[in-house]
Amino acid sequence: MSTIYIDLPDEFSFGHTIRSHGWYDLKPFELDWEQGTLTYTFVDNGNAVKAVISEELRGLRVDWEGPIDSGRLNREVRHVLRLDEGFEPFYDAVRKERRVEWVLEKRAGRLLRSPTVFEDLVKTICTTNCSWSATRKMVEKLVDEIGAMTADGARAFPTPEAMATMPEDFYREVMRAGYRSSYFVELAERVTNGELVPESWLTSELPTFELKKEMKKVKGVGDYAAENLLKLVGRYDGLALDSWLRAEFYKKHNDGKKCPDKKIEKYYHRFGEFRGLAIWCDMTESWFD
DNA sequence: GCGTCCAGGTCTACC
DNA sequence: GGTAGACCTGGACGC
Repeated sequence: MSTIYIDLPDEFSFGHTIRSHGWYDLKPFELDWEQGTLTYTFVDNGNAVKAVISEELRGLRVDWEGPIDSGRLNREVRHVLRLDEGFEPFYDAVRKERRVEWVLEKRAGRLLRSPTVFEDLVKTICTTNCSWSATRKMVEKLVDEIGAMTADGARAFPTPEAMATMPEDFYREVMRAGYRSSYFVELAERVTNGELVPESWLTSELPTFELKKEMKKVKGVGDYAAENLLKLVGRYDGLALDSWLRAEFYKKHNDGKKCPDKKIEKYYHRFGEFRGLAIWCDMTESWFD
């Protein structure tokens, strides 16, 4: 067993970050609600390594068994929990608008993400046009069938190369991805041959609307999926409205009645470049009661 | 048990 | 640029 400790920024809440959205519920993430720990199976040079992340007084503790460079593990944990992203500008906007102020007290706002944009991209496509239980099953099958395995049987998320070796039938018959199956075949091929580099979205200098257009060139990625991905790469100006978010807004701010998306957009408009994060925090406040 | 609806939408064809 | 219809799955619901 190996262990590293990672210093934490002042305005960080481990509990709120790991439960910030549904990713903790999708393999290879695993949340232990009682222990308050997050488990994830990383992959390095084809080796799967399961790590347990917990919070202690001296910082974030990461325990793992298996061959992975500790520097790499450190970087990936920092990325997953967004430890190097500054949230003061968001908190300033919250103070100014006097809405969603609970995030200040809780130090919330960080959205959990995967070590790679590729993984977030595949998972986001799995969230479209289906129930959450279907999303869970699709991701679970994908990971369990073709993800690299640790000595004790835990699975990592498959690499683009692993996904590119699988025929469309696998995605349709085993993963049960339905019409998304051909999208995954095409996506894995484009990434492995270098035509598409999702990781470059993290550091892209394109304006957000241009980057969104790039994301939408991926089959299966529409407005909702692109705006969700934009949030995960650190751009929060899209609301990523889906049926759940709309329903929550109607309940909380519109007496349970439906309203046009424009009304929702107007409500969060004053948060500027952080409006997507503002609506997400506003709608998930009750998760942390 | 069966049919219908719909869920954390998107694509394509057509206008 | 906007819209209609098709697309897969699986759980909830009514009968």
